[in-house]
Amino acid sequence: MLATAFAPHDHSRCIHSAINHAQSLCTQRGVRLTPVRQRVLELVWRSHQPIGAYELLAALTKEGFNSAPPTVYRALEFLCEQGLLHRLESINAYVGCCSPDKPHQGQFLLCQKCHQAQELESENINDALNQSASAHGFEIQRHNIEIVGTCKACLATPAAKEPSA
Amino acid sequence: MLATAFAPHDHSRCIHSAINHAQSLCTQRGVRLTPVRQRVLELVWRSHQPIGAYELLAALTKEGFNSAPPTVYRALEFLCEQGLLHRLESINAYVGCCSPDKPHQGQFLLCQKCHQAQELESENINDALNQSASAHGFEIQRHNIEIVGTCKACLATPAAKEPSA
DNA sequence: GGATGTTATGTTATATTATAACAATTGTCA
DNA sequence: TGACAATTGTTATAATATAACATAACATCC
Repeated sequence: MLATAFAPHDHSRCIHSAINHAQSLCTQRGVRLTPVRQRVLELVWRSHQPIGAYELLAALTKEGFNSAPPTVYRALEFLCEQGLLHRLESINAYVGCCSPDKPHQGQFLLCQKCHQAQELESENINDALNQSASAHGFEIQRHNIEIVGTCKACLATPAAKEPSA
Repeated sequence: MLATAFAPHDHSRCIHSAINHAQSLCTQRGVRLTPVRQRVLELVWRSHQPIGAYELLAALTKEGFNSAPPTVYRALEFLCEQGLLHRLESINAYVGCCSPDKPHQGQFLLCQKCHQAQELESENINDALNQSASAHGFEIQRHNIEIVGTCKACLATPAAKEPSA
């Protein structure tokens, strides 16, 4: 996955790649990507804008899926456990993971203008975190990095801009 | 403020220092540290464990302050705006800021055992974030870094441990 | 001091986000 | 096919947060 969230791109490829990836990973791991789980994954991948649980719930309802909050939260929990999604803590929303096969922690750029999220996988950030933690004798289990600001595309177009995908 | 959250220390000094600091900053800035605001600040500073809005609300009620959710949320909003508190997004809780006079963003070590939070001010982390952001043409406005794991003191004592302050 | 605008707080109601608890169904596999 | 495990359905409610409007406190100008 390239760093494309903030740039125009053929988003259908993101979706297909994510679903294919998820299917093969789940098969490998012997876990079930059930219809509701797959549909939630597809809905999250509809765009690079993180989406909330209740927005997903509304979409599922519209499609005739049974839908009550636990349905969605269970699917989200499963998908996060499998590393297929990340949860953005500061906005209570979920976004597709760009490289679900390598275990890693969330690092995100969040554009407050187009509301899209770009995942980072920066070794420099990891190194800096590890260094700070070990200086305090602290053992890291996971981390959540959310960087809020304005993306390149939105900086270039001062007027209101629609998300590119 | 030293990196003392995870180590035994005279916590009353943390509290006094925080309140004194807050009073002088508010005076300097021409904003009002009203009784409810100051009391919320003191309550947050009772320990290095981040505290939630409804727990603060219960404490205020017990003390005879008028208390409804907006009371607490307004005080928290004011204190965060003034840089006197930080909000920990992943746990919906608040913790006192260690250096409210220098504007900065939150970087935290969160111990999942003693539930205390240690604020970091790592130039390395800042540099790594800035570097990643600028590589994407992204302009940072704020960030939230939450590193979850086990602190030195809890690593040293495998049995359940009470917070040191 | 009193009129006036501004800031802060009180109060009620409700929106938003998330989970508990238990029942029913589906999948797995001996 | 029976028995167990995993998943989903369903109802209710917990936990977190804000909207909206009323009242009170403070500031300041005349």
